[in-house]
Amino acid sequence: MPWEKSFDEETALEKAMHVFWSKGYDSASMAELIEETGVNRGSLYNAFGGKKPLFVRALLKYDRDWRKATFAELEALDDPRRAISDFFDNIVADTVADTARKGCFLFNTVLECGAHDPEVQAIVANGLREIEGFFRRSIEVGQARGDIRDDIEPAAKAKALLALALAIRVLGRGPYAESALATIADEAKALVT
Amino acid sequence: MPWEKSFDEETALEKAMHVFWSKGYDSASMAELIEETGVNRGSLYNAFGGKKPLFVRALLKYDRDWRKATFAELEALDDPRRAISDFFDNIVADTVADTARKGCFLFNTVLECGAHDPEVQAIVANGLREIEGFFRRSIEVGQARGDIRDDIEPAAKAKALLALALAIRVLGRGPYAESALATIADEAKALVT
DNA sequence: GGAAGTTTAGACCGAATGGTCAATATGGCC
DNA sequence: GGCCATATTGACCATTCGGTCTAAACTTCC
Repeated sequence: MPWEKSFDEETALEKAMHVFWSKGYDSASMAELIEETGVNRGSLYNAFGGKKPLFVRALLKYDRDWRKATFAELEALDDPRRAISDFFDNIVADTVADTARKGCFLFNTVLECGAHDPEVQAIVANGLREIEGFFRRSIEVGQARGDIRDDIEPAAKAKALLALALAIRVLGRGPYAESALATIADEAKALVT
Repeated sequence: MPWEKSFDEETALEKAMHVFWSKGYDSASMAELIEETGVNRGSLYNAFGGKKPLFVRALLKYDRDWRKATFAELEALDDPRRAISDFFDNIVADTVADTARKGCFLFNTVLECGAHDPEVQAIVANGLREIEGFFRRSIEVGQARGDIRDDIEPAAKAKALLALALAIRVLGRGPYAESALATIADEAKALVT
């Protein structure tokens, strides 16, 4: 009796994700979301419920996709120091390639929805925790293998690395050029030796 | 023949600054600016010209006030390592004391007005350059006095310190608690030894 | 006291905001 | 083919947005 949707929900969500990603929650208008996804107003509301639920789903999708794409490859290296080093090379490369200066959706959201919305904040907090976890695990494994000095505290250094990664992404949206970002990345790599 | 204003422009600007600071440019509405400053709509437009000029003046005021308040004291210490250390202690203390989670107006603006407005971007770029300059000068003086190791590159470390300061402020708006921020601050201090 | 020149007050404006809804089209099931 | 449940459509809604403008209030100079 029902009727199959005429648009692909996942495709629409991806389009919406890019809009929120580049403009942020507030500045992204429903009109733009509608135009960009190509989905009719009513259908969008019917499928997602409204602006906020759509944003949440877009953020979740970004979080999931990005983490999968980023970490799967790095952990597969099975070389912790190299993984951390590559992570920062990638982040600089991504930032430079990002001519639209969208930055990282997750990091952008930390700032825009600071203490704004608990649900969004929980997603962001979890994402950050995962990134930090990747650094910490990498350091611990590296230490166990003798690749990384034993006198550094994994949890603390992981936080510093996360902080530098965030800064690279944020400053990349602003006035910092590639060389400056690469310098920060080098400093990050130098933290784990 | 003229008539002196019934409100103090500088006081109004300060109130407006706090509104923009906590809400950002887009989310701060003229209605709120009017209510908060206590200045009538027409008078506000007459005195400042509109939302954007008001924002620019508010940002300039923040930049000037904050830099003066922060660096005058630190440079007066005449102890570069201590100055850097105090800088990070202060930034953590400020962030923790900032129950409204406003963060740093300058850093917030990096993200919100990423490549948005050239005029705003120029102000932010200049502010960041000044902070970086403070770090670089401190390191150089510290090295000249033998307080800081000679094998570190002042310009590069200055960028890393700026990055960590930014991250502390940004993460402080989000889910990071005092202890995590203090950890990052400690890592920053450890960069210059 | 009157004229001149500014500030103030707030009603008003068109545009854009997020969201709703009744009418219509579409498909599967009997 | 008829019925039902859902999807689609775009007109429509109240609200809010930044900004304008005219009329009244006011101080100062003559």
